[in-house]
Amino acid sequence: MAAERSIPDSKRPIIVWFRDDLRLSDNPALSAAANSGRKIICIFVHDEESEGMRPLGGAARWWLHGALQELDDDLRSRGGLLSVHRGSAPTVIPQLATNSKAAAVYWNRRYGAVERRLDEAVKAALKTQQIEARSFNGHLLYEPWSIKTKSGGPFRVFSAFWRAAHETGEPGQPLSAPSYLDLSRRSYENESTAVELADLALEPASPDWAGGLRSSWRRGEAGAQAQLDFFLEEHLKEYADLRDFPDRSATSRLSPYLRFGNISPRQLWHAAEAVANASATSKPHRSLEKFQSELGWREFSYHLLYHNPEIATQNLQNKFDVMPWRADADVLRAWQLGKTGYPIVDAGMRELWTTGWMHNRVRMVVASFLIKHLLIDWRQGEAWFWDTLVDADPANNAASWQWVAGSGADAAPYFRVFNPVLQGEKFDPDGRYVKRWLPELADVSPSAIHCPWQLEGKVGSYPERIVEHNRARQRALDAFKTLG
DNA sequence: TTTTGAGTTGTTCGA
DNA sequence: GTCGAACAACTCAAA
Repeated sequence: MAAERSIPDSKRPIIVWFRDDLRLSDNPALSAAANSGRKIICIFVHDEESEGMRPLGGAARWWLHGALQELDDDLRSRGGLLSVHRGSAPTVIPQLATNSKAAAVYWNRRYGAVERRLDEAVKAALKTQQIEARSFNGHLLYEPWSIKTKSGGPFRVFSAFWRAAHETGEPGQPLSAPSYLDLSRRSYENESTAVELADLALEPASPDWAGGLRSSWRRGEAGAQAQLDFFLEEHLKEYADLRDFPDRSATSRLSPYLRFGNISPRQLWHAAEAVANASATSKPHRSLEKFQSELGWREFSYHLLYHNPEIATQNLQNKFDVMPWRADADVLRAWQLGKTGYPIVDAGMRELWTTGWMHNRVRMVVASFLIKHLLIDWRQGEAWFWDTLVDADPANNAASWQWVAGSGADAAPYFRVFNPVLQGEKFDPDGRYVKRWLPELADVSPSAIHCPWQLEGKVGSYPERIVEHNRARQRALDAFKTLG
């Protein structure tokens, strides 16, 4: 106490604790700190120690490294730096706050159960030291608890949720990056928890499997803005019509930026609206609505996560607990490696492995294939995506896998079994997407590209089908029927 | 409390 | 080739 009072209160700094909000613009915690007129200490805590924390997957760790590096660069260009720490947040944060004589700690909220519990613990610890703790919403358009049914409960149907969300009003305008930041230069290297970013070993060393990721992505806030500008300029207009075709890059490709908060949903919402409203035709408005409803699905996933903390491991519909899943490591491995013998599935899995990302339409096809054709537990798919996706998100990933399995909210009906040949023919008609990822099929004609087993003889090294569609489909229907 | 309309993304079969 | 029905009822959300 005495130490804290030995300097004038107005000289005490504010700590901004960065988490899934690795950006300077539309960052409410940072803006509030800037408006306070106090010196700002920017920190990041890599916490894999706290009870229940799910370790990030490999691709997400790779993204995190780049995003932290970029944030540090941005802060240094404004005279500060990012102080990086390792340890349990409820230990690290209060200790750092005390040692730096901070008046307050600000952060933007997280919504997973473990994260919320940690943040509560940090808040409680700070309170006992009379240090202010304030949290903000920088991650979502609507707070998950603010959207309620007429009877006060959470929603379990998307369209009703999204209608109700709209009725609470338009999402708020994004904040500009603070024009002036009085940043601390201290790196707190004398703290036992302080580390260099490299010490976190977030990037792979040997083997270095991240080459494909590096050539696919520019991590961080500037990369996010560039990708947003490109998307709005080139693809928003046709988004509704072309987003389902994986060989057109007509999706936004903003998911990893959203995951780590290199950009915020408010920024996307309003930037898209501005571009659509500036356009003369009405076509963009259909696309605008479609794009905004995709942000709506992200909101809905967080709504589900908030109200169902175990969404990544527990069936939302518990009748699925008795589902007769098959445990077949070889078949799972074939799916993971893109060796199922179905080109659209294998192309997707190899795009994922190479770039850390997969087109949305293809995600549905490969997920349906794992769950229904192979009858493998959706959690196995969720875990693989968690490890390999740069956008692996605690809400979206789990909610989407449950949606495909049928065990989730507003889920796909049991009889919806994607036919990988039809899906390929419909959404990749000339096979350009498939050929990009499966060079062994380069010479196959468009008419056979999605069913190469019909060709005379074996096609190079391309594998045989691991299941036959009609048989697998019937097996899935029978299995799902047992759930009653 | 009961009723009613609705529910992201599909496939197959038979006319 | 195209079109509508069947696929199974169930749960949700609001009136």
